[in-house]
Amino acid sequence: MCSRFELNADPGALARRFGLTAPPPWPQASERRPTDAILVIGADGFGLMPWGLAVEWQPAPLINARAETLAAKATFRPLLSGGRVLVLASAWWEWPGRVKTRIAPVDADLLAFAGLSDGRGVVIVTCAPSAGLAAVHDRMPVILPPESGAAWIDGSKPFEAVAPLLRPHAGPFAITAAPRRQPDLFG
DNA sequence: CCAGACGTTGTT
DNA sequence: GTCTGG
DNA sequence: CCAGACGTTGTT
DNA sequence: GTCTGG
Repeated sequence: MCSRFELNADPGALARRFGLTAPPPWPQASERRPTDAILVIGADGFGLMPWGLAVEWQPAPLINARAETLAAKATFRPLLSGGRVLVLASAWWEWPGRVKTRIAPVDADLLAFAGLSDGRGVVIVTCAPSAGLAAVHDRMPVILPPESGAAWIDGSKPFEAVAPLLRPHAGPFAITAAPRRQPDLFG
């Protein structure tokens, strides 16, 4: 996964579901790419934050972090207690066979991805794919079910206590190829 | 991911 | 810049 | 201490 | 080189 996702939802409904104190700031477009502002909820509040964690040793920011190795990576270790956040989404895309393919939950309008933030940027945590998505891609974002979101962002819980949440979400997911743009007038 | 565009004025 | 491996 | 890695996905 | 579309 995950060089692109979508946030297409009603801000008021989102605020109610996540108990926000006010309607959240909203990205300008639903489709989100690395470096775009994305909606993040953490223990200290919510807001827009650039997608990607800046590192000094390469020009492009890191956008993903493997769940399996988080605790072993010096880059992510400092974020494991105080930097756990939710990244709000409604779907994400993969490119099996280079065909843009949308993956969205069948039974929900919103997804909460597990994220890690240093206060300046965010990475999305990835895991192995669920059975239903294995044919699409070999990774997927960690999706936290509604009952797990609060625990993930609770910095008073040690990372070891929430690490078991970082597992593939079974779905079900709707997998749909993006329609090709209509040939315009005159082809 | 890769491929393809990346611009404007004035318009059918 | 900071961490890890040797 | 110094040298080299440091991240992920997808791939040369 | 970087952005956009699929």
